[in-house]
Amino acid sequence: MSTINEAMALLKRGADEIIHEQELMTRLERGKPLRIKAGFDPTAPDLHLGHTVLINKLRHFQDMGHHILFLIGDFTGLIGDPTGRNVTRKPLTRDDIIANAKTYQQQVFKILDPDRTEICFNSTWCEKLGSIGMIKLAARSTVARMLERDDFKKRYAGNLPISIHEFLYPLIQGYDSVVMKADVELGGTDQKFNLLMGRELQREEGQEPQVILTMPILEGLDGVQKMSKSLDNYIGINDAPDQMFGKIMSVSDTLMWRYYDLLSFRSSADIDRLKQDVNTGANPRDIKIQLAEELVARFHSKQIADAARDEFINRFRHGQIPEEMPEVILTAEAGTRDIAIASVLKQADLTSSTSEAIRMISQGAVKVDGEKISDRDVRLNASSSYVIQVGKRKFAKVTINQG
RNA sequence: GGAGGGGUACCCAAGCGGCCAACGGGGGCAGACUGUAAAUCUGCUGGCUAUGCCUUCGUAGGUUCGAAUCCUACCCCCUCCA
Repeated sequence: MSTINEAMALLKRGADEIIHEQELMTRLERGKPLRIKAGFDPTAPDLHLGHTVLINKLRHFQDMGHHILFLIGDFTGLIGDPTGRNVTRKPLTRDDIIANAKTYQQQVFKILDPDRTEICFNSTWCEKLGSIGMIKLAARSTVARMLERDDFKKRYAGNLPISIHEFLYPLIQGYDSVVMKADVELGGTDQKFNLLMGRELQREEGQEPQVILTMPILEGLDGVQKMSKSLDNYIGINDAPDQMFGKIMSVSDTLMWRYYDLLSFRSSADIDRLKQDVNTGANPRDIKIQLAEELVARFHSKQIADAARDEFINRFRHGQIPEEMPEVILTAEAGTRDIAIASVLKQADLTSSTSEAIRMISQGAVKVDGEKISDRDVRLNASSSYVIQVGKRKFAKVTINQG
């Protein structure tokens, strides 16, 4: 009994909502492995920490011996989850989907155990539905019911378009649960409506409705908007160690606690202790370093994480230039022996255009071999190498050959 | 099907014949201060072989010495009525 309570405590950690806790408890008590479903879009195989909030929760279930069903929504991908952005998507080819699925696995298995994870594609059963099956499915719900969904409600109220096919998304997601005989489905809080649809359809099919567990949406680096690739406020799980470390260090102190709660594997008691430390005078920066170490170690390794930390401290606290940086070899134009600084910056990809390079120079953001450049007419001589820095973060080692 | 409103830079949004590479805000970038935190202050935010030149205000034409601004056609979005 106490083990059930312990299990519940772990499963509840960080969760936004469980519908219903009692049902989950009942199923856990049966002692049989549960079928845990979570669906993912096939179009964005670049996972970031936002996705891992959910995957970590899957991991909790997996660690307790439950069966993980990792669903790739290749069929629903044709619809695109209704978000209002509503860009018509190019249909993915079979090859695209297979490639994306591979990328998914390579990333997801940094957290989940591949031997105990079943990967499914909903096209397997959805394509068999055909138009008749689709109409029957559509008959299971009503427009009024659909308009209860927050996103639809808002768009309807705001006179924004809602395409008919978007109504199919929740229905198909629910149908997936029927076919998969899911005991529990996980999703972000924004998925609640879709998850509930699974319960309804299962009930109609005479199945015991799945328990749903929603996880909060992780905020991105800006601390306001949700973490997403398109907003470029994400920490990718394939990010290079130094980059990952740095991004974590750049989050605000407030956001750090949010990340601790949702991303760290430390116990709640541990985290409370850290908060206490800060309240009694510890520098939040040092607590943040611990978080960065933990996460970099998870996606790379302990040694790499330690190296990333040392590198970070050297570079930003002691102002040293990084040990490794991109090396670029340029060649002066035929017959010339130097290149204008602005041109070098652009060619070394330190700025996106020479105009931007000139702006950076006039703002005092450019250093060559540690020396600030303030004159845009400076030229760098050939047959020599330079360490060039733009802003705090961008470095390159540039070698110029004679033309 | 009918009537009306609108498409301007990453987003919102002014401008409605020359002073417009285009006000203002957001976002972003850079500098100062720091802990690559927050807050604050300052500057920048189309490109280039760069005190000049080229391209950009839904698309394609036209009028004009000169167009984001006027005209024509087309495309797209929204609202109301049916």
